[in-house]
Amino acid sequence: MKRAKKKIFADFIAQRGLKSTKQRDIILDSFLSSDRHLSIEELYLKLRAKHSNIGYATVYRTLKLFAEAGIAREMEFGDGQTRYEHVVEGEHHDHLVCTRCGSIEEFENQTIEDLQTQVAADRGFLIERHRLELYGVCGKCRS
Amino acid sequence: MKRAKKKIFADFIAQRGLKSTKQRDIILDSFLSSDRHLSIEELYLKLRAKHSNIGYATVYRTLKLFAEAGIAREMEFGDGQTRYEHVVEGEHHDHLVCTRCGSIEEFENQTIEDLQTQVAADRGFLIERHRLELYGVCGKCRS
DNA sequence: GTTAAAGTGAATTCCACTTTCAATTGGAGC
DNA sequence: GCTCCAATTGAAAGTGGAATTCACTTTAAC
Ligand SMILES: [Mn+2]
Ligand SMILES: [Mn+2]
Ligand SMILES: [Zn+2]
Ligand SMILES: [Zn+2]
Repeated sequence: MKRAKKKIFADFIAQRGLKSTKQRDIILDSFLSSDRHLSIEELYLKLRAKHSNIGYATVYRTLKLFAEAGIAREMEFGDGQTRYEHVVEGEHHDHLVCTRCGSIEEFENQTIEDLQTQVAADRGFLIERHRLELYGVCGKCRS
Repeated sequence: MKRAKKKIFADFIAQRGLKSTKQRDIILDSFLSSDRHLSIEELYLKLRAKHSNIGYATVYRTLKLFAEAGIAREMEFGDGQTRYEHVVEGEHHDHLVCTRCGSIEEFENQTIEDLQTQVAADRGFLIERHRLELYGVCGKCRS
């Protein structure tokens, strides 16, 4: 899986005439072995621990590249920080965000997805993407 | 309805020991007779046309007050601008956002709402609020 | 090895608010 | 009215995350 993502990014780099650099390798490796829903700043700080020579701008630009390559997706959960999550080929999910501890859970519900399409279709609206986030208190924080 | 909102705000102002000012009156009037989902900048520019003496900071602060008073709600649809929509007592709706013309339609679907509660409950998660936005092409832009 | 193009990162700029502060104003109490 | 003072205003400065600049470095194709 990490291998597959690396292959996708390598192909993307090649196909776009971009270059393979050690910074990109390091950032990709770190991203792939990190928690989901990481902010630029978080990944940057995580990298700084081992590689003091990687700049914020490079992390920023590289994450954008990951998104363009289709291995990452930009997200924003209302805290003013852009987050990047891992993309799993052909998989979609929405989020449950805990307003107490900040944890983010994922869920899938095909019935909801279908109803969205239905609602849109009734108005002649064609959905390209959507965003469904449930904010509240997670099980852990409730007990 | 405009009258009712004005009453709510007047009461809010009184109850909080704030003052009634002509700027607030003008801004409220303009907000109530404006399109839904207006950004601070948009309302500010609209006001400038007739009242060159109203500052951006005042519009900004007054909209925050409207939100606190419960007659407006803050929204953000991914364009980096905070928008304020009119609140209708006891009513909830979600949004269809056109990525071509920027228009914003509203919809309600109780089945989706119920399913959200269901999904959350299954994980011991208690929903406080949610956000459902469908992005795509509106009927007008498709034809 | 040469070289042109791409990449890097510290520093700077952008931008959408958000706060500060000196001057002004609303309105309660006389 | 008139006074007094807390609330309000708005120009300007500040904030923070994102985006860009620019003077080098690296890469990778000859
Ligand atoms: Mn996710
Ligand atoms: Mn709305
Ligand atoms: Zn929690
Ligand atoms: Zn449209």
